[in-house]
Amino acid sequence: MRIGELSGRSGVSVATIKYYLREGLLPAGTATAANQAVYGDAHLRRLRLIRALVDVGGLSVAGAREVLAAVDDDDLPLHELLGVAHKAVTRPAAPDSDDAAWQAARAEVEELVRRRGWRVEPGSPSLDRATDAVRAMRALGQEDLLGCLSTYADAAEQVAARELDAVLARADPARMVEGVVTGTVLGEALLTALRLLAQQDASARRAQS
Amino acid sequence: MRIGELSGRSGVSVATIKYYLREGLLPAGTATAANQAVYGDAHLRRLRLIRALVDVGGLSVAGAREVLAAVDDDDLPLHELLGVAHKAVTRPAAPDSDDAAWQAARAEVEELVRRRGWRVEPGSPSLDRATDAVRAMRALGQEDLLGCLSTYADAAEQVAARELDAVLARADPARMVEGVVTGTVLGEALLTALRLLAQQDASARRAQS
DNA sequence: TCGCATAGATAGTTCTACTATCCGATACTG
DNA sequence: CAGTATCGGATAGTAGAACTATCTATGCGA
Repeated sequence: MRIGELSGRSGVSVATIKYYLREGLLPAGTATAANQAVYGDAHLRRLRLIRALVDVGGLSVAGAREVLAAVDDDDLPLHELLGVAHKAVTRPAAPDSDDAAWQAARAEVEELVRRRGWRVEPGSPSLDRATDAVRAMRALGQEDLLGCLSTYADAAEQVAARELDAVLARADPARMVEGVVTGTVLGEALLTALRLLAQQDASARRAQS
Repeated sequence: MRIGELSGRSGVSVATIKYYLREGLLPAGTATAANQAVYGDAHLRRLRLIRALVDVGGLSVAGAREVLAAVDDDDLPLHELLGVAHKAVTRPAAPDSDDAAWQAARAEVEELVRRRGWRVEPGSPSLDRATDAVRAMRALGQEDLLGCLSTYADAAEQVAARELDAVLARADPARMVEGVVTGTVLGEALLTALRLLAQQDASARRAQS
């Protein structure tokens, strides 16, 4: 198929496909002439994956590129692929991530991790983002919300265990790789949407009674 | 205090404070002369809240403005404030949210909501975003990840119930309002960070054994 | 053969979140 | 009380992200 058909079948404009090609998110088609190339099903699937990561998962184009590069790297262990996916879904650091209040919040997060026995890389960006959130709650005088911390941790543990099981249940290693990425990115979108729905329900119940 | 001190104490540049004033995120100080105004503690707290929403919660400035307007509206019921906060943390719709596959995914989400007995507004954007995620998983051939759906729903339910309880436990209505907003926005940041940490742990355990 | 599609390059657009500059007025400093 | 710094308010400019449009040679299909 040529670029026009790829565009039609994926719903992505030709100009945008060219942009993704330039940016290295989509591999080039196989050239048949100086200004002709054909694309296959793999390109169509890749394009759908890109749109899912960007539109549903909220990844930046740069983040999606890194994830896709990791997916394409056959030598990369699953565990490291997970790290790449995590980095891509994680928002950049808050600007003031270094003062005393932040260090205190960081100690609190590390204590939680230690108590749970979670094996976590000390430099993980997720540790930093959790710290940002704890610090912000304290800075805003909302420390009582930290009473939810263990509920969050329980939920995170259950969800993560279930997700890992689902992905590792797959026979084909290539499908495991896809599963790690889609599970991380789309799973986050799904879980946060469901949390809001459940909040809506809880709020409706409390208001009524 | 004048704008320079407000800037120094909040860590936000004078230019940015002026920008927030223009954008209506921060109320004007009380003028003492044609070109002088003083700001109080409320301004400092508001500024910290803005930075938490934007930097930690990832809200856009426009989203933060809407949330803050809702916070300032004393007549707005808590339940509706929650809706405003939800809208602000929810990313815009995926561009192709309307085809047959999307309708099928939507039915699936509605079935889940029905089975759980969740009381949800039919037009809630969270329903749409959950649908986007389910649709994307199916479109990518990752339907087995939907096996995690009930785990997600369980987790969402537990977390939401705990959050609502924490907020409603407050005596002061004004603090409830703050709690709804910070709980929704910062809670999301915290939960997603913890999920990634738990995934890291689960992955480390599986790899080792 | 003629008109439309294509590859590749380059330039332009839109939006967001700031950042910088300017002006006239006011406040501190010695 | 002169001089300098800071202020509020207005306006304009900037940087980055994610496209989008245009251009120039080709090629391809009827």
